[in-house]
Amino acid sequence: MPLTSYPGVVTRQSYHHGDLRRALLTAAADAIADSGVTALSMRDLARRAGVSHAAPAHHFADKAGLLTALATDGFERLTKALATSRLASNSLLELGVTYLRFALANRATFEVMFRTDLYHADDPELLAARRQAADALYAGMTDLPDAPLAGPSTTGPARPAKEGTAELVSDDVREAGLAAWSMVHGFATLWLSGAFPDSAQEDPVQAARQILGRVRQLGG
Amino acid sequence: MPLTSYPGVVTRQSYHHGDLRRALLTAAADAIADSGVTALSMRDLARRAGVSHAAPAHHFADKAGLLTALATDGFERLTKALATSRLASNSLLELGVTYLRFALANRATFEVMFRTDLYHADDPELLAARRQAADALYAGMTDLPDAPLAGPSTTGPARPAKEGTAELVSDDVREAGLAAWSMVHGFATLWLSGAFPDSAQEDPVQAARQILGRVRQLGG
DNA sequence: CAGGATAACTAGTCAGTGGCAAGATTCGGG
DNA sequence: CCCGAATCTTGCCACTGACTAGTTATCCTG
Repeated sequence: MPLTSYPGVVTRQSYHHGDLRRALLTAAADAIADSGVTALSMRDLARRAGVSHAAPAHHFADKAGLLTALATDGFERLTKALATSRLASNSLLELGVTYLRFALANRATFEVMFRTDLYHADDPELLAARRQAADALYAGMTDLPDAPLAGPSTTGPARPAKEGTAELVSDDVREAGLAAWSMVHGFATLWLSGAFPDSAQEDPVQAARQILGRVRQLGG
Repeated sequence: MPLTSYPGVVTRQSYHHGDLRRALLTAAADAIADSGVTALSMRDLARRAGVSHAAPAHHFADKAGLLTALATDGFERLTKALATSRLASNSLLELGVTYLRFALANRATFEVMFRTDLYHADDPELLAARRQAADALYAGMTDLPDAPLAGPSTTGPARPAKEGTAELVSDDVREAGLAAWSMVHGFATLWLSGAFPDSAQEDPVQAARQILGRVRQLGG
């Protein structure tokens, strides 16, 4: 019986796993969520998936490669969430709330996304995904009610798009966006790390809404 | 010749190192700064210090123990820096700048400080140091020019000090502090991780000053 | 000024990990 | 149908963190 079982894992019947790549990614997110990235082990992920310890190497070049894929997937999902939020509310404050919600709901992935020493930071797919997330973030500013350059969202690929992401927005709006991004990102990070004295009691989304409202041009 | 040399390390003459604990901590900070925490190796630190691979165990229980000490030292130095800043400028905005300057100047230590999965988060010394840093942060708010409860800094040990740190300040000032802390922490984190599109060009302190000025009750 | 307790360090060992190589099994396009 | 390619397995190696036992220096007490 070469196919050893693992608690909580359905013993695989066929020689091929079927969707090992996805299984490893979700297993990694789970493992990180309750044990931290430091304790993450490739071999443990393989055991959870019910495959041999060398199987993951065929889907990810190395450990950093797996985390690169995890981070890339995270940026892509964040982009989608931000785009959805922008369509729904047209508010930069709500965009920040969406950002926080994503961080809270995807704790493990979020932590990996912003720890560049964990993955291959020069991976083209990752860079593209991160770029898109930043674009989705800055794109929300052009639609701000009080944004000077507010206009229809031109997110088509025909856009020139030089190196700096958002050259269409004014410096003022850009600065407000930087402020909001920094604030909500810091809040999420500090909250997740338990740095706030009484983080267990309050509602994070509520608190984030309050402090985001203190950013000029976001207040309402 | 049992005492093997190491590039950049003065070969030790006596059997005892003298100040191995400090040497390991500084070596750790250096190693993390240019290779990341993930690549940090106890044995490598021992080699850098010119001692055997088991020597560090006498000063730190385990790897997490060393990082606990590093984080504790970081919180203590941050506390000192914040206190100094408060005496100098009496401005919450400048307090934030000091926070950022500390993060930039102590990149490796700063990263460790807010990654609780890396060290023993329940260590009493660490908790005390972190608490003091939070106190130093919130203490600055009581001295704010426009703070409702501004008064002489009562940092004596005679203070009751329940679990929540700063019960003396009003909710409004407390919220402004939370906003500023989140913002400057997020800015530092994003900057250090290279998340900003053009982080290499601009001056981080200058940018931080601008966005901190957008927090209501902090602006000029 | 002993001399025993103690702190600091060394050497050896072990399980676990990441990564590599070579072989086995299955799938899929000609 | 069959051969190439993708997937997975077994085996191996260097390295790491942690543990144990033994060695050397220091300190402190009588």
